[in-house]
Amino acid sequence: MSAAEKKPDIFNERLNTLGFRFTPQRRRVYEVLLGKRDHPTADEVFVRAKKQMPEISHATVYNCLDALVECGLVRQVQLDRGATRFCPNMREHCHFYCDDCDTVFDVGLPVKAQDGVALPKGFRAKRFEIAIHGVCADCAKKD
Amino acid sequence: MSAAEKKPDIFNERLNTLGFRFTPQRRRVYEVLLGKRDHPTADEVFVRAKKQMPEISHATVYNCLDALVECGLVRQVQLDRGATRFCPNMREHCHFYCDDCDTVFDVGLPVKAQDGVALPKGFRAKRFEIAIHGVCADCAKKD
DNA sequence: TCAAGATTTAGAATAATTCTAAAGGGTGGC
DNA sequence: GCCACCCTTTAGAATTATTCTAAATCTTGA
Repeated sequence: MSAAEKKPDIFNERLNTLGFRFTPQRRRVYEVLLGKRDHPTADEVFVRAKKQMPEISHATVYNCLDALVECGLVRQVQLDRGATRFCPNMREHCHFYCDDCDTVFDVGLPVKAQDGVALPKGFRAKRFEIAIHGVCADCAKKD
Repeated sequence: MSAAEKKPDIFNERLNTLGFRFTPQRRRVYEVLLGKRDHPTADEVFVRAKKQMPEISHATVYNCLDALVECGLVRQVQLDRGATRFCPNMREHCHFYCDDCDTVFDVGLPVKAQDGVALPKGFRAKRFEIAIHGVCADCAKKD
């Protein structure tokens, strides 16, 4: 085990509290997401993870992503008909998707998301996902 | 042409203004969505459309759904890793997804969605999609 | 040290969506 | 009304995304 893997950190703690095991694959997948915050798809994570861990398999990447989502280290982002994307920014924010260049931007949320919504009686909300579709500044200039 | 198809209505108008042609397939797909507002997937729409139009093909349903989305008669809803769902309710609202029973509910939005969000300079928003994940009243009772 | 259970692996299987090429159909110009 | 053009539909193949399977490996606690 490397020094980084030995000392308990948020990564390790979160996995443990929910009964998940620490594994090098899960750490690698998490590092990939932290390394380039461009909201990659599972397949893009797979390609990046493979560079430093050539034996890692496709199914493992899905498994790891699911585990990270379940223990609250990563968010799943559903933006269009294409593949699901993943995001390690757990602060409250929403996603801006540029329909022109397919880029995803994190956008802050000054107001608490749930304030605008009146749920029917008895409904319990666990999480809010806000997606904004439009054109980013660069693409708007080009038009 | 049936009487219903002859007289111009919102369906016909919307298609025409964007250069789409009126077709019986497109009408049928729209009727399916209006008929049972349970946020079906493309495949579910296909199955329902087939009942009254057995020759309709899978690709046509995708084509029709895309056309209806483009001319603003239908919304696409992305909720989880599964298939895209479709919704003919164009009033401002958001979607509540029950993680237990996989049902989708339309929820009103008293506050304008964009009020809570500060977009970076130059960004132009076209539409907001708000998804709430949680447990519906019925499932909450069962727990 | 061992057993139990979690995790990884490769590859097959399934699901969702898009593509392709040929046929059909409507519309405007003549 | 006829023709050419272009949009649309069709069946089925192809592609993409995700899940499943069974065997091997690893971790942990008794």
